[in-house]
Order: sequence, then C-alpha cells, then structure tokens
Amino acid sequence: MSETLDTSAAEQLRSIIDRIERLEEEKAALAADIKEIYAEAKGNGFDTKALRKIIALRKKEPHVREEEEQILTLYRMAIGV
Amino acid sequence: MSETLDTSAAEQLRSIIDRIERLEEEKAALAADIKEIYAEAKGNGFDTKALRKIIALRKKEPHVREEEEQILTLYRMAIGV
Amino acid sequence: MSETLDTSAAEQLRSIIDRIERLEEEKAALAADIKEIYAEAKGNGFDTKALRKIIALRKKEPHVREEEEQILTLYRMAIGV
Amino acid sequence: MSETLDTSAAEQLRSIIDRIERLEEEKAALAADIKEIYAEAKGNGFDTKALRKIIALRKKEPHVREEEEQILTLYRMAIGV
DNA sequence: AACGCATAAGTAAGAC
DNA sequence: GTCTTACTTATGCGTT
Repeated sequence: MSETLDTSAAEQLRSIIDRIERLEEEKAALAADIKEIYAEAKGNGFDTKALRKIIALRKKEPHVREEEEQILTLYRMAIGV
Repeated sequence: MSETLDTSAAEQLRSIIDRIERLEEEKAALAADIKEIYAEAKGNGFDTKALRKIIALRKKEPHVREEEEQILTLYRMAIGV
Repeated sequence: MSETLDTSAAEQLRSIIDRIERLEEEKAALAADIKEIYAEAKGNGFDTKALRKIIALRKKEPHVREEEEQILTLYRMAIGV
Repeated sequence: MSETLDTSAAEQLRSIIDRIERLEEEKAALAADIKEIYAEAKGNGFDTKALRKIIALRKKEPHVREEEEQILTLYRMAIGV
C-alpha cells in the first residue's frame, strides 16, 4: 500500500464522509423524535416496552408472525411455560 | 497527565488485563458450547429462534412475564394485531 | 389492571404507533442510503471499517478525542502493544 | 405442522433447554466477574474505556492490527483528523 | 460472496 | 453518584 492517498482519492474520501455525516445527522434527528414520542407516551401511562413489541410485531408479515407464534406456543406447551 | 505509567501501575495494568483475558477466554468457550447445542438442536429439526425465545421467557420471573404478556395482549387487542 | 383499553386510550395508542412507524420508516430509508454510500465506497476501493472509524472519530470533540488517544497510548506503551 | 410435540420431542426439547440454561448461567457468572475487575480497576484510577480498547487490540493478530491502523492513519492524514 | 440475522460491545441516559 | 437499563453500533455466523 502507498503511504498517502493521491489528491483525487482524498477528495473522494472527503465527499463520502460528508455525505454519510449529513445522513447520519438526519437519522439522529429522527431517532430523537422517536425517543420523544416514547417519552410522551410513557408520560401518558403507556408501557414503552410493550409499545416497542407492538411495533416489532407489526413489522413482520402476518403469516410469518403467525407461523412464529405457532411454533413458540408449541414449545411453550411442551415444556409448560 | 504524566507521559508514562510508573512500574507499579504498569504491573497492575498487566495483571488486570491478564485476569480479564483469562475470563474472556472461558466466556468465549461457553459461548461456543452454547452455539453448538443450538446447531445440534437445529439439526434435529428444532427452530432455534423459538428456542431462544423460550430461554428468554424462562429467565423472567413468572409474575413479571405474566404481567408483560397481559399488557401486550391488551395493546394487541386494542389495535387488532 | 382493566382487561381492555377504553376507546380514547385505544385511539391514543394507534396515534402513537402511527407516528413512530412513520418516523421509523424515514429512519430506515436514511439507514439504507448510508449503507449504499458505504457499498459504493467499498466498490471504489475504500475500506469501510476504516471509514466508520473516521466517522466515529469526527463525532468526538477534538480535546476529548485527544485525551482518549493519549490515555490509550499510555497504556499501550506500558504493556507494549 | 402438528399441534403438539410428541413425548420424545418434548423430552429432547427439555434437555436442550436445560443444557443451554446451565451454560448461560456459567457465562453470566463469568461476565459478572469481568465486570467486577473493571470496577476494581476503575477504583484504582484506571480508565475502563481505554482498558477495553487494549483488550480488543490484543485480540487481533498483530499483522491484522497493524494493517488496520495503517489504513486508518492514511485516511486520517488525507482528511486531517 | 453477499445478505440479513444475531450476538456482543460500547455508549448514553435515566432511576434510585 | 452509581448503577442499571436501553439504544446504537460493530462484528461475526449462518444462509442463500
């Protein structure tokens, strides 16, 4: 490997970093918004852990979710939990 | 801050690192054993994802688990998922 | 705990979930964009692991980063790594 | 899929879960021991964040670590961080 | 070999 | 202030 990046590569590198940082910033802003909603929900008496589970459940395709729940139920019954 | 650690501190540092590394090694060995059991279970037709959920469920205190499931069910019914 | 959520609470719940899901969607879109930039960078011969480290370094306040690096160097010299 | 596990499968399932739980317990005990060493080190004035970095560095093969550090340095110089 | 999944680690925040 | 809990990132693993 060479010891330094040539000018073109250095410019490319800067560009990549800039673009990523810009997007990361927007992503962080959204994460903050989401966090705020959870905080507000908690303030209104909702259980955030359950809220997160609901969100996760709704992300799955219905038939996938049902299949998974069926298997889990099967195992739970088998060992009595 | 000084620029180097004195001999005593350096020795202490080595000792700390050694002890942690030794324990990390044992921990990694156990993780490998666990992984092997999952692989074997999968080979026998078990669903590892469901297995992991079962293990997680059993980690919780029964009344805590029941409480959580009750809330989740409440929310699921309210929004129909 | 009551067995069902009253209408008002159910509506609130739906609203919370909707808002979070909308934001999560935007967040996922940004994450996908970021991933794409990394993939493109990789295609142009950049090392993505190093890129991520650079991004992480730049997130820190300069004096914090320097302080951390100084301590790390101190420890590295003490144990010779 | 059948609605219940036959007796043999249920026994197998119990055995799998038992074995995993036993190993998980030992693993958790080791994790607790490790945490304790970090706490003790912190009490003696060591920086745990740096300690963790040292441990991570030592996990890598020397030539891999050197290669990674070389690339990172290259990028850092190119963008001046 | 790339892709997503899953674990683990590290970091940051909140509760006691 | 500490100590846990949760969120984020990173790395490794298995799958396709």
